[in-house]
Amino acid sequence: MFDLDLRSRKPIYEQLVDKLKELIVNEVLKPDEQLPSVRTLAQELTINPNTIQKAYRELEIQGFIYSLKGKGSFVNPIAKGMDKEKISQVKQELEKLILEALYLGVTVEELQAMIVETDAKKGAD
Amino acid sequence: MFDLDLRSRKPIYEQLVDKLKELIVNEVLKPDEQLPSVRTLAQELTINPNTIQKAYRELEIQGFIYSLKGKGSFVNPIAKGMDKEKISQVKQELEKLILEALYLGVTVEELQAMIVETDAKKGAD
DNA sequence: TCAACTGTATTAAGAGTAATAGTACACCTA
DNA sequence: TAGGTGTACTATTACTCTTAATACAGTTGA
Repeated sequence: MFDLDLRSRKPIYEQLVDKLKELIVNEVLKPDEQLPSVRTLAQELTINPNTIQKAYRELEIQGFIYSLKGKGSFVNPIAKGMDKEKISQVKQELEKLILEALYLGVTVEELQAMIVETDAKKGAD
Repeated sequence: MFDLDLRSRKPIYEQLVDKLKELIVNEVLKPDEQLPSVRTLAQELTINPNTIQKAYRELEIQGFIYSLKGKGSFVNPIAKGMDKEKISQVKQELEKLILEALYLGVTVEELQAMIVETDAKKGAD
């Protein structure tokens, strides 16, 4: 479900944060839905509970989830509209990458075609 | 000239490698042109010569430059066509990012507009 | 010839961070 | 009350980047 890359330069907890954000924003995880517990998820992914907790804490700070001691962690219902900063961040990265591609000789048409194709692929979920 | 980000997750030497590749592929650095010496560039950028050397070694391994003991490091003339793997790598990253943007609700039209704008910006060098 | 420049190699130390391990505490619920 | 939850803390391991300090080998030009 999470396909983490343990060898990535991006830390595991950060990969988790991003994945969970995506699931929340796209409402795969519904508002107020309970997330797997720190220990459960750690066992499933065979990583340390502390790493999960670090991700959950980050998500709570950013307002995507809320945690109740003794109960669990849940999707913040307000999180749906929370992706604006993420969008601008992605756009920024995207612009850098587009620029790089253009410098490498990739044409505008080719890039635009990529978008259409990717969009089609997205629908095929 | 190199605008390095010392606080980036990407190591300095790797940033250097990428920058230099770009300069070489786009022939800002001409074939057989001599690169600044390890020590000179280190002084200019106020970083350690070893860091420069690491970048140069990597570039040599990848075939973008060649180094002659006692003489210097030079742009490999064959490096022009060397960017194919880089292109496919960039395309792959691009696709991931596009997909992410689409999931975040960015429209196809918006993305295509970005490309055109970025292309215009590129011309304004 | 030789000083001063090149690249190259090596070792050591410092620093930062991710991840794990282990433990402990507070809270909730059946 | 037992067993689940989140939370907090310390210590340790591991890895990597970066710097530092040398040292050596080759080239070049005065």
